[in-house]
Amino acid sequence: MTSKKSADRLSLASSYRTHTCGDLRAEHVGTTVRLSGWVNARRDHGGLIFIDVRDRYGLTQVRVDPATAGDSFKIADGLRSEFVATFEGAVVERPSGMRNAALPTGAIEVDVTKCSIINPSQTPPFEIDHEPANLDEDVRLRYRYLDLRHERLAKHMQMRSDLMHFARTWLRRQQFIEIETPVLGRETPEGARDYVVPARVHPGEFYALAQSPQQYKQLLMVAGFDRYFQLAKVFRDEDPRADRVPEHTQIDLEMSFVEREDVLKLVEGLMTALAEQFSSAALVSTPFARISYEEALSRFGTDKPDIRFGLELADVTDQTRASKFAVFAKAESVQALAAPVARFSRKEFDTLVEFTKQTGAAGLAWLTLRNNKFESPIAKFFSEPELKALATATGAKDGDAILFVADTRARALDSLGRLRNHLGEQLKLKDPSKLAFVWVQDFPMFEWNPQEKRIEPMHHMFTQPYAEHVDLIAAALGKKQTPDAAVLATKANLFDLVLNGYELCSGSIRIWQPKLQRDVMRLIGLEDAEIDQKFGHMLRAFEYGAPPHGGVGLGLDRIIAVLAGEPSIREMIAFPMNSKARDPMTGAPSAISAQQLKELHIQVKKNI
RNA sequence: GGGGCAGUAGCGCAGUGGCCUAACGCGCCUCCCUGUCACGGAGGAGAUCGCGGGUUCAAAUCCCGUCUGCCCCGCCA
Repeated sequence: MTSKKSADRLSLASSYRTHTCGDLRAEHVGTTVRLSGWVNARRDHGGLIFIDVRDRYGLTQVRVDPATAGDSFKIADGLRSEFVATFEGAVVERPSGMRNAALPTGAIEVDVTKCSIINPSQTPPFEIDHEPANLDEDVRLRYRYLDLRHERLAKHMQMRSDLMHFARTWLRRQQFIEIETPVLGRETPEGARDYVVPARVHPGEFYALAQSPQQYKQLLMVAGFDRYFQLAKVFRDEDPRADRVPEHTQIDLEMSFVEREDVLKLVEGLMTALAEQFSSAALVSTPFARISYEEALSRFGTDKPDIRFGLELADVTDQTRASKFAVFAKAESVQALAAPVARFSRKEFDTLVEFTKQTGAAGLAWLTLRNNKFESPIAKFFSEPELKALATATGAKDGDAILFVADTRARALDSLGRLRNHLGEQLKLKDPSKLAFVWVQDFPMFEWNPQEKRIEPMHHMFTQPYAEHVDLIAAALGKKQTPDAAVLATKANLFDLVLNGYELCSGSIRIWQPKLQRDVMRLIGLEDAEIDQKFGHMLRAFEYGAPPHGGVGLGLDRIIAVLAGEPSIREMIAFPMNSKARDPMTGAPSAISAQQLKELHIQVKKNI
């Protein structure tokens, strides 16, 4: 340490290396250096060997010439892919014409005088120097420590680290305090299935892994930490998907003395900063677009719309009500969208029909418009003015096809919304150079669960209903659980942030009034005894001066994936589980010993 | 819980009743090569065709079962 300044950032030099594999430039020519790293590639020319040495920082070509390397030439001859080795020698300028512009270190090479093998390597199960296409994910996960050597994944890990650091710094600058909350908590009666952990010291009792820091962060508001955040691991025991894993990370935050606008502004600030810092794609609009839940459903058929492209839905129930086509005339709702696919073959339309059926709808009808002529298996059911009216309603232009789904309104919208997404993909309408943020708000407070025949909170039961709807809740108390239109009309002060069709963030203004909180719990069917037992701590806390508060949880893995343009969040996680919630590398989950089971007071029964 | 698809050499894949003694690319091994950087050239090794059973003169191929994985629906406040 030669100066105070250098103490801030210690050198990476050690007895193994004077420089990293990304350090050396033309200015180092003439110095003697030592590099250690992995053999990325070895090109043997018989009398001359080139080796690319790799570490996290880059790639440097070393040159092993028997004239300068002496006895070390033999050692270099025995090097193979992924051996860990040390090379010593002089940095020399490469002959003109032999420079590699693609490599930051490409102007120089190291003329090796001495090399040694630190640790040999088995032949890796897949190539490391370039990433093979279509590698089976299970193979990758089994050798994740090798997969992570691939440049793409290594970059993702760096980006993740940078983004987490950036978010922390940004939030701390806005006066947020980072507080950790327990991972081991109590089971939650609402929401996702809990991951359960037996409590050894309390026979027959269990912890649940946190699904969210929700309750703790609200209690932190009561405690007076008016701006809290945490990069929190959360756990949900539901079947995984490409964009869903059993454990993920949230940027969790909560604010006191705020209204919705304050929270939106804060999140917009953070997301804009992250997008500018970590993506080259352009924001479609600042401030972010905002639409209501109802508008999102009716225009896009989903509450997480990708607004980078059109193909908006139109309700044509009125236009088809009187038609001779019984399927349309009888349906509760007919939804349609116009897409530039009139040129599609019968087979291509059949594929769309098949796709639609898989979404749960009865079917898909289509109508092409070419040279001012309508063509379709169903065209005969409509008069010319009726056809024109359909074109007007859907905004269909020449060269478009109008696609119809007739069903219940909810199913027709959902089905056509998925088809819209599918077409957006197929027609390459999803511009990867755009970041289209949109806030979806005015969600219903409750929804009807037809399976369990009960009212459930749409988001969670701590969400504040709009003030003008509070009376609806009080009025519904004590009544039998029915799909009561009035209660279901209650709107919640809830907002989701959607980016390019992915829900990145969900938040709300919370209930801080103990009576209202208890009423909401009662309304969704919880008995007072259960409320006191499971949520007594929240209600009690609210009685000690709870400030008005609200916040959000942002899906960190998803944010990074979208900004990096990766479709699967597993690409952004160092050691993810596979799609069956297993880790093929460690074998988790696994059976435990009889001794462990005994300590935990647990008996495992097979084939229950 | 349900549906679809897949499993053939270390990796990616072809082969859908007999010309299969299982092809091809990458990787691997041996030899040659002093300016390569996806080095090149010559030669070579490597596969109980996921597993079990059945049909057949004959099975990678057909049937039944089973295991594993991927995608989707349900589920995911």
